[in-house]
Amino acid sequence: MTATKALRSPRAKAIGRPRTQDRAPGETRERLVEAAAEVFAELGYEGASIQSVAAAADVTSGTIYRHFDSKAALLLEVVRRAVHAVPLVDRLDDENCAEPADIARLVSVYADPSLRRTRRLAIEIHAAASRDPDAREQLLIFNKKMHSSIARKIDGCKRAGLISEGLDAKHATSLLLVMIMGLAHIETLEPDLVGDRAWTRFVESSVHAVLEDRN
Amino acid sequence: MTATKALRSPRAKAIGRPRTQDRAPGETRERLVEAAAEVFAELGYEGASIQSVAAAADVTSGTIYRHFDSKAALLLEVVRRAVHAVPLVDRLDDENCAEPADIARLVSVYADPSLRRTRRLAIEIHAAASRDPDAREQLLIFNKKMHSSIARKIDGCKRAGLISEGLDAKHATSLLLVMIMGLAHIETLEPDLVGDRAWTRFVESSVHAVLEDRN
Amino acid sequence: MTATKALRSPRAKAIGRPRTQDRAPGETRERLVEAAAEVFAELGYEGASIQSVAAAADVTSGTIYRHFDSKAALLLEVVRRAVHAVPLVDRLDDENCAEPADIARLVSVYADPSLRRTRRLAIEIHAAASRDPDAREQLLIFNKKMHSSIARKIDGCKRAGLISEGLDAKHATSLLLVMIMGLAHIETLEPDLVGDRAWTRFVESSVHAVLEDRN
Amino acid sequence: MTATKALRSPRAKAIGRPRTQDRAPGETRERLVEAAAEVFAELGYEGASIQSVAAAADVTSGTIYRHFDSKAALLLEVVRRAVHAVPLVDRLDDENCAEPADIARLVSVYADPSLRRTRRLAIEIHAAASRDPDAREQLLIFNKKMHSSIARKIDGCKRAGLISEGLDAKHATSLLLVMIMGLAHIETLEPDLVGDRAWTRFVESSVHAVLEDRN
DNA sequence: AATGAATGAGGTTTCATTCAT
DNA sequence: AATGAATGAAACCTCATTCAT
Repeated sequence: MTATKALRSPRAKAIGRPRTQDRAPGETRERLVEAAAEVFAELGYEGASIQSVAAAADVTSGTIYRHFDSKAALLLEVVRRAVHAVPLVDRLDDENCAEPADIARLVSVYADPSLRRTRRLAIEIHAAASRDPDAREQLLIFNKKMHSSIARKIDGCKRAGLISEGLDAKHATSLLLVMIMGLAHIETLEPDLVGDRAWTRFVESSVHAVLEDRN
Repeated sequence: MTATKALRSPRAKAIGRPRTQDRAPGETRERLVEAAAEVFAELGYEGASIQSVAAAADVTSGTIYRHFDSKAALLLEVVRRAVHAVPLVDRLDDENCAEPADIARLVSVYADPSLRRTRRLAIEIHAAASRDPDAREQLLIFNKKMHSSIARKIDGCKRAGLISEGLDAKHATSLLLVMIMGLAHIETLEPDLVGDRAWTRFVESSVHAVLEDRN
Repeated sequence: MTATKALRSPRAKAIGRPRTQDRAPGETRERLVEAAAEVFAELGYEGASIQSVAAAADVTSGTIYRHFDSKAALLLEVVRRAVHAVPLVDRLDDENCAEPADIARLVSVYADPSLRRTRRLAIEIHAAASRDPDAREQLLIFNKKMHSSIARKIDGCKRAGLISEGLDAKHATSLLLVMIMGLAHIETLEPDLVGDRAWTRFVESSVHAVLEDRN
Repeated sequence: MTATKALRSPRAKAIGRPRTQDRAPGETRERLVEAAAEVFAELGYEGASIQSVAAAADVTSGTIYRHFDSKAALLLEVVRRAVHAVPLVDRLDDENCAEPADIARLVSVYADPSLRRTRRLAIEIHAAASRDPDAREQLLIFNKKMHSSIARKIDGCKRAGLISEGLDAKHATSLLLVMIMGLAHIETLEPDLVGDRAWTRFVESSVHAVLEDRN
C-alpha cells in the first residue's frame, strides 16, 4: 500500500572522473602505500579509516579499491614495504667487515627521535600479525631475514676474534630483536628518553655486554 | 487474538531486571574488569565489542554502563587493575634482600607461556596509551612506580656489593623495562622461543651482563 | 607530518534509544517481516535497501540486525512466511471432498487483482532461489509441499470418479504450478487481463481441460 | 630516481586506444549486446556489473558508454534483441500451414535444457519491465507481436478445421504465453523436470487439451 | 542493579559513470 | 573507437550508547 514510487535506476546520476591531475602510471599505488603507512602509524590500523587514507593520498575512497582488494590487503602491502625499508637492515650484508659497535648502533638507532613513525608502524604491524595470518606470515619472513642478517654479522665478528666463540649467536640475535621491539614502545614507556644521548650510549654498551662471553 | 489471555500466561513479563543471580555487591564490577581484560587481551580493544565483554561477564551490555561511563573508561580501569597485578612487581618492595638473579627472573618471567595474556594486554595498554591521554597518564604512573621499584632493588644489590656502584641504575632499569616490553612481542617475533628453557636462561644471563659494571 | 589530531574515541557521542514507542515483545520482528514482504514485492530484493525496509517498519536500520543476521536472512524469513500464507494452500488438506472446480479456482485465483503483491513476491522468491542456496532449499520444500497437496486433491477426485484414472497426477500438478507461476507475470505479460472475469473463467476451463483424460 | 630515464623507455606510453583488435565497424556493439545477454541471464541485471559485462565482451567499461547511454539502456537493447530472437516465433508467420502440434511444440520447447539462458533472460526482462517503463514498453510491444502471431496460427488451424471455431483464440493465446512464462521458472519450480521427455509430452498434450473446444 | 531492544553515526566496500589520453 | 584510472554516492552492516521496564 505504501507507494508506487519512482522505482527507476537507483544510482540515477553518477559522478564520473572530475578532479583529474594526471599522475604518472603506478604513482597512485605508491602514494597510497606511503599515505597508508603514515596514517596507520599515526592512528593505528583500526583507528584509520579508508577515507582518511584516501584523503592523505589525495584520492577518493574508491580509488583505493582499484589498487587493493581490501583494507587488510593495503596493510599487508605496507608491511611488505616497511619490511624492506627498515634502516640499516638492507645494508647489513653489504659490509663484509663488521664490528660489535655496528651491531650496537643497529639496535640503538631505534631509539632515535627520527624513527618515531617506524616505531609506531612496527607495533602496528605486530598487532596486525596477531590477528591476520597473512600479515603474520609476512612478518615472520621478515623476522627470519633480519635474524639471519644479524646472526651472520655476529658470526663475522666471531671469525674476526671480536666476539667470543662461546656466545650463542641465535639467542643473542633474538635478544637484540626483542630489545628493538621494546624500544618501539619507548614513547609510552619512557618518553623522556627519546633522543637522550646518554641513554643511547647506555643501550649500545648494553648490547656490547650482551655480546660478551659468559658461561 | 482477542480475549482469554492474561490468565496463567506462562512466562508473563520477566523482563526488566530478571536474572538476578544474587551477586555480591561490587562483584559485578569486578567480573566486568576481569572479563574486559580477558576479551581485550584476546581481541584487542578495537576488536572487542561492548557486547562481547558483557557476554564474557555474563551480563548484558546495558549493565556495563551502570558501572562505567564508556568503553574507554572500562579500558582505563583494566589498565589500572593490570598495573597492580603484574607478577612479582607487587612483591618487589617486600623483600628487603634481593639478588641480581631475582631481577633477572623478573624479566625472564615475561617469556613464560603462562603469561601470554599479560603480554597481549601489555601491548594493548601501550596502544591505548598512544591514543588516549588518560590511559597514557595511568601507564606513566605505573611505569614510574615499576621503574622506582626495580631501581630500588638494584640499589639494594649495590649496597650488598652484588652490583658495581658504577652502574647507572636508572638507565639499567629502563633497559630492563624495554626488554620486558620487547618480550611482550615474543609470539609474533619468535614464536618458537615461547617456553624454551634455554632461551629463558639466555635472557637471564643477559640481564646479569647488563647489570655488570662497564666503563 | 600530517597531524597529531584528536585521536580520541572515534564514535565520540552516541545516540542511544530515543524514539521509544514500547511495542509488544516479538511485535517488532513481525512488523519487520511484514514490511520486508511489502518492500521486497514493491521494489524487488535488490532494489530494496535495508533502510527502506526499516523505514517501512518504522524502525531504524540497526534494529533489523537485532532480529536478522543479514538482508538475505530477512528475505529467507519472508520466503518462509510467504510459503505458509499462500491463499487456499493451507486449507487444501482440510477439505476432504474436493471437486475439479476447486482445483481450477486454486489456479485462477492467482490472476486476481488483490494478489498483485503475492505475484510479485513469488517472482522475487524464485529470483532469490536462483542465487541463494538457502532460499532455494526453502522454496523447494514449499514446492514439494504444495505439489503433494494438489496431487492428493487430484487423487481424491479420481477416487470420487470426477477425474479419469488415466491422468498423470504428478505431471498434471506440475503443470498447474507452472500455470500459477506464469500467472505471476500477468502484469507484465498481459496487463489488461488482470481482473478480467472472462479470462478467469477461461483459465478455469483450461484447468478442467488439462485434468481431463487423454491418450 | 632522477635522470637518465625517458630514453628507450620499454613500453613507453601505449595507453589511450591501444589494443585495437581490428574489429569490424559495429561489431563491438554486437558483442556487447551478446555479452550483456549472457551476463544478465547468468547473474541477473542487478547482480551484473558494467565491468563484468565489459570483461565478457573483452572490452573495458568505458567502451560500453560509447555505445550505450546507461546500464538501463544496455538492458533495453538486450530486451529488444531477445524479443526478435525467441525460438520459432520469427518463423511463425512464414509457414502458412500450421498444425496444433506445432503450437504445442512452441510451448514445450521452453522446457528444453538448451534454453536455460532464454528462460533466465525472460525472467530478467519481466523483472526489468516491472521497474522500468521503457523496458515495459518494449516488452509489451513484443508480447503483442507474439500474441498476434500465435493467434493467427490458431486462426489458421481453425480455418483448416483442426481447431474448433468455438475456441476463444485470444484467451487461448494468453494462456499459452502464461504457460511459457511459467516454464521459465522450471529450474526453481521443479528442477527434476528439466529435460524430462515424458514431461515435455505431457506439456504438449496439455496444450492440445487447451486448444480443444469446450462450452 | 539489571535488562535488552532500539538507535544512528560511521565503517568498509561496490559500482555506474566520466574523461584525458 | 577504445582505454582504464578515478570518482563519489549509496549499499550493507557494526556497535557504543541510551532508556523504559
